[in-house]
Amino acid sequence: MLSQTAEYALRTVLYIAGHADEGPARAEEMAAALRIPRNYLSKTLHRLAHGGVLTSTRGRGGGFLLARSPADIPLLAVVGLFDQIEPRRQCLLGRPVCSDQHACEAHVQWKDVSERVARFFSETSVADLMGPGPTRGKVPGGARAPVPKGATVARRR
Amino acid sequence: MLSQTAEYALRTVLYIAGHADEGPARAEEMAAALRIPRNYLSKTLHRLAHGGVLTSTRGRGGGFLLARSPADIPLLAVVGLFDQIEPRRQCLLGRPVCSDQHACEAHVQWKDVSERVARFFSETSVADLMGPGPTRGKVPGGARAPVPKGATVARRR
DNA sequence: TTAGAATATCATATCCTCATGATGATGTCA
DNA sequence: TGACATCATCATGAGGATATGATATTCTAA
Repeated sequence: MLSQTAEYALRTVLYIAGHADEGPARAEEMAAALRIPRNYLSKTLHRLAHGGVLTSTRGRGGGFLLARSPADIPLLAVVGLFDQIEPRRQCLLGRPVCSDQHACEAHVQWKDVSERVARFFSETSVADLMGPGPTRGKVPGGARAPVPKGATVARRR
Repeated sequence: MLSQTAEYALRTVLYIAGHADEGPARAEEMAAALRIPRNYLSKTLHRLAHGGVLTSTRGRGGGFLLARSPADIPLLAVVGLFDQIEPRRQCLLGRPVCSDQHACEAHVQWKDVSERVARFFSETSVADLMGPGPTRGKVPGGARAPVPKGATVARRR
């Protein structure tokens, strides 16, 4: 259902969300904790930062933080950076025309199913997936380590 | 949603079903009609024959036929030979344990969605996808070209 | 028995995903 | 200023999905 990379990304975002009260999460630390190859994760993290999901900070005390509160990050924002979730083809068969025209009952049902999948990813937020950890649900921004200065927010080149 | 190969397989099966009254469908003919690479399709067809979806006949007058009536072939029988449809992971994150234990509402929803997808593929048949073609729905076995003798039904090696 | 029709299979080639190792760039802190 | 921590990036490669071309095999029909 999800590519390896997208799953990595989701697990990583969950990790960062769950450890937000400890300040920025380091790539090294997450790679070890989540059993994800170090350098591969690095690239995935970078893509998440570019995509506006994370902010990154270099140097001592640096690492990755969520760019928004977990409740404001739909799963699609994470997964969509790696996999194509939106149903590009309404028709199961990739036929260009077909679809709902000749009233094919099966197509209607397929449309329903595929829309449900898409809706799940766009309506479920990161907060919805967070287990009973130290920080749960929204992060009120109170008792957290301060964000270092040069934080990168969806930098553009 | 579906791999290229699985989509080819589905379109091919649909083609064979729609042309059942013309006798066995030849690989060459289908490759041209469906714009699928000839030899690649050949392998896909072979896999479908091994999987019990098609029967193949060599030599003059040979080609491919459905092994059963279209209504008796769920889409899963076709697609499942190429893609993994059944939700191997109940947990979206690939966590081994997690899942429904700590009552995570999102997981319940995900389970619902993924089961719907699986159900669609197992409950929808090839006949359900057939358009208004020459042969529609079940093939009553009446006015058809006779099946040549040495037809291969899910040959095993 | 032989020619031809058609599938079956083999040997490659290309591209993408996933992965690894090494190095560069940039920030903090003493 | 210099040491160090940390992210950013490059070069490379294994493996699978997709694809192509050539050849082998098997069957029918005359």
